[in-house]
Amino acid sequence: MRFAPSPTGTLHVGGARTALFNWLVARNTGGDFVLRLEDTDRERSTPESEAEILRALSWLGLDWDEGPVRQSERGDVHRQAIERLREAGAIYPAWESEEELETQRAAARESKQAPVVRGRRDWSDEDLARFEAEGRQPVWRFAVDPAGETVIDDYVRGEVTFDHGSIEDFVVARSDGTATYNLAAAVDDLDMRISHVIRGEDHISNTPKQMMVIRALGETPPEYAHIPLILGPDKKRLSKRHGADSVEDLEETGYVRSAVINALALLGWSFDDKTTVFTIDELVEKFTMARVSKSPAVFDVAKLDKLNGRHMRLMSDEEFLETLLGYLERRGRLAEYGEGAEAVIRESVPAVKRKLSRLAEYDDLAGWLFRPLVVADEAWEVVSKDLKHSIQVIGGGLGRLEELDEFTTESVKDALQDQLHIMGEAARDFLEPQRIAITGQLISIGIYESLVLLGREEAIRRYREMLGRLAELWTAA
RNA sequence: GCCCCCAUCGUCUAGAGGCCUAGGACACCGCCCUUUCAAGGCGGCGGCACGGGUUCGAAUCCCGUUGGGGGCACCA
Repeated sequence: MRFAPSPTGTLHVGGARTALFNWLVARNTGGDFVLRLEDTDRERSTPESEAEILRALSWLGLDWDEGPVRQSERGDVHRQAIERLREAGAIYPAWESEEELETQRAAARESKQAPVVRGRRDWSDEDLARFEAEGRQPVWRFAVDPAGETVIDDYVRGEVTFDHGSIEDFVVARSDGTATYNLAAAVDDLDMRISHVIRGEDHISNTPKQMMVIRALGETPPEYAHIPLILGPDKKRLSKRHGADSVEDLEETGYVRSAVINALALLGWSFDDKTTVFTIDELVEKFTMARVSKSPAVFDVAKLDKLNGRHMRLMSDEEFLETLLGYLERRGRLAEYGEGAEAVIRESVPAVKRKLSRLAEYDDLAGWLFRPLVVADEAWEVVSKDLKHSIQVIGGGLGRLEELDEFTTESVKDALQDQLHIMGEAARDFLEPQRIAITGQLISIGIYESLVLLGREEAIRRYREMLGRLAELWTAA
């Protein structure tokens, strides 16, 4: 099994899914998962991209048994293969200029034929001498037999037949002698003894070319599986424009690795007609290529959100805390929250775990704990709409909290509930202002938990602060 | 233009001739629970692209149409 991305960008959802399928099959069958960077395009490949891909795979926990192997460092192997192909007469030098190739393709298009290029092989000695004098270097093309055909016995698609008439004499070696992708990929798969190639469907038309190369070398091609592509909401192939589609973005947004893997696995694969939540171990155990679908899938972030919540709730408090702290640390939140935040965060875990769907939301739900009271505009609007009522209700709450000896979730709850009944208030009308008084927000973790987390002293201080502001407005009016 | 692939609710999918008046999940809409928002529970809306065959019987097989995707470089 191998995953062979080209380091020309971020690892996006599609690539990650390909890596995952390879990894799952390897782990499930005891095969080796090989990581190979296809960086023969020196223009577009960057070390940053390479590092990003490695980081993303590590974060996902898709560990490799071999590699990372850089294709660019395997020039010797490729050169040797080209030499062997030349000896076997499978490739030939092509001297056509770019304009000549363009003319050939345009002519084919014109006559409704496949736009294939076949180089001339009958140059005269004078021509060759002239090319040499001009310093022209040929590319080497694979001599495709136009009468033949190549059949891929694909794991997910069944038999796919390619007529050689529509496959051009593809370039195998550039004029500077370096290998092109189709040569390098084929030779590397062979040389690294790759048994199964699982890759995106976008590669399927390269496959016959690579099979031809391998066969011309006298060897047998590996097994192939071409998995359907992942599309964006516009049904177009996923690309940068689609927003949070790189694994790194997902991590930043606060998705958890097991949820991302679960969501990825469900794109083009299913176990049965019911199960949608899988742990990574379950996936390793249950995943089979036989159940991979053939049609492309649109990536739906909403589903990831839901799955993410479920996976977080599946974690033990300890595990969740660790994940949360790691996340807040990386995002720089921990430092922002200041001294002692860790202990408060630890205590907030039970209250927060059941409300969170993305780790980034932690700050919305509980971030106010670590900042002075800032009343959001929407919250102020709610509380100032009926000033008299707000003052009564917040004052009522304050009175009860002040006389509490014990400040626990239960005691706070009992006291406020009791007060609520005494005042004959609807729960919502009574509790909403309490929340605003201490958090300044409309949304937060549970009110009772919030009060306890804040601590009696600070909670009461905030109640008074809020009452003060309201009273000021009251007298002004 | 040429080659390849795909086609079940808005989305991801189950379905390998009768088990399908098509099942699940997400989204959406109600209701319940409830301290707001969530989470959870219950219910609803919603689909076999179309046309021909084959068959006693087709979402399932065949052909065509339409639609969608991918590929067609001295990129990978």
